[in-house]
Amino acid sequence: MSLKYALLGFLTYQPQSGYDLKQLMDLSTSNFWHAKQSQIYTTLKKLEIEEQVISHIEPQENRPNRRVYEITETGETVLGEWLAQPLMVIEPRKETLLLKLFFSARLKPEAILTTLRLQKNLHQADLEKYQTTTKEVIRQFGASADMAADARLWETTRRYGELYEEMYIRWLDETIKDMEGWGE
Amino acid sequence: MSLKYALLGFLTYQPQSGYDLKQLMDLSTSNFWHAKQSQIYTTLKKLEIEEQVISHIEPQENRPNRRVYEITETGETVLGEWLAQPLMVIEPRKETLLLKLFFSARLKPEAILTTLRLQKNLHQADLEKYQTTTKEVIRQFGASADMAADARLWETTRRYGELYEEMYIRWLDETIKDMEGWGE
DNA sequence: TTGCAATATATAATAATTGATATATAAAAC
DNA sequence: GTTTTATATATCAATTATTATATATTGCAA
Repeated sequence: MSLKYALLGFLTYQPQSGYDLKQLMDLSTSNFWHAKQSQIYTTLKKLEIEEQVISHIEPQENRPNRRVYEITETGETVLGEWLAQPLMVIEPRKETLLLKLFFSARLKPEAILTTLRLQKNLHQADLEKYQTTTKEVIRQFGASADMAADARLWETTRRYGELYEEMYIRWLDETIKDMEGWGE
Repeated sequence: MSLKYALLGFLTYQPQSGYDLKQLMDLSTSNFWHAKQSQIYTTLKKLEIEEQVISHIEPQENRPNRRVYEITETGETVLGEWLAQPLMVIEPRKETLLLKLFFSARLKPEAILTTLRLQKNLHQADLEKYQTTTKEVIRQFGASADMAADARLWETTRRYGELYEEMYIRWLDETIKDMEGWGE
């Protein structure tokens, strides 16, 4: 849906292959946008048909050749229009954990608590990643002058990840505490 | 993906049509799980082929006939297995707003601020809904003894919505305040 | 010296989801 | 009184996304 804009966005920095784009997404936007390798490849193909990117083959030895994409002027326009258009809706979320919880009345509280405690560990690890690794990566990018404006925006998205994980852990703590009293 | 379990879950309460299920989802799980009418109908058909639900036609006057689905024993088993299985991963999120923000370095801060302020209004309305309407609906369901256990779990998912919106508004406030200083 | 994980590229098949469309009535708004 | 909105049902085409598979090399460990 918005993956095409993400790809166009990344290609404004420099021409890249599908493989490169996958690595870059995992490193930078995975907090709020992700895609599988296969989806990236098929979306790039579609973008080329729409003339928003063009590709050329870069021969490699001992590896499959790289198909490197770069953004066209049409692509820049399309991306610019998307960016300029204000977002007027809230994205609906999907949270499998909450769905499971919603229908878990038949389960023993202990079974639910096991999942919640496990989830807390996962979210704590994620929180730490945003506070250390991610923060440092953005700091380094922002050090070069031509990336400073971007890095400032990237930091706001990192901060979102941090606040989100803090919120999630708080909710888990509340729910665990609450549920521990349900046996009585 | 998990929609089939949501449908099975709702059908444990009582037999229902695709239309009923859509209404019920919008009212209860839309905070963390949603689906379009068309997806609900096609998923129900698939569930019937897999013999996890069975349907019969209820004739109506002046309206298309209702196709009412009920859960089978197979369906109950499948649902039970899914519920019992602890969730070991964190769901990747997708947030178009953050994606746009990430690539917005070329935009004027004022353009970004317009979107952020607009989003704040939307999230505030959502927050209020969780604190009033949703809370009241769950309270009423929980009043009947046989729904008390369910209502307790539903309340935890409502609370998630509340904390989520509070977090989102906080992040928006922080980001807006930060960005208002960028012009200088 | 075999076996497995990681690097690097990509396609095909399948599943999930959305968007557009269709029918028909009742009620409310203009 | 005519248009629009809401109720009530559902199908089909199109898009988006995931899973499985394919090729080929490098490097490390058993």
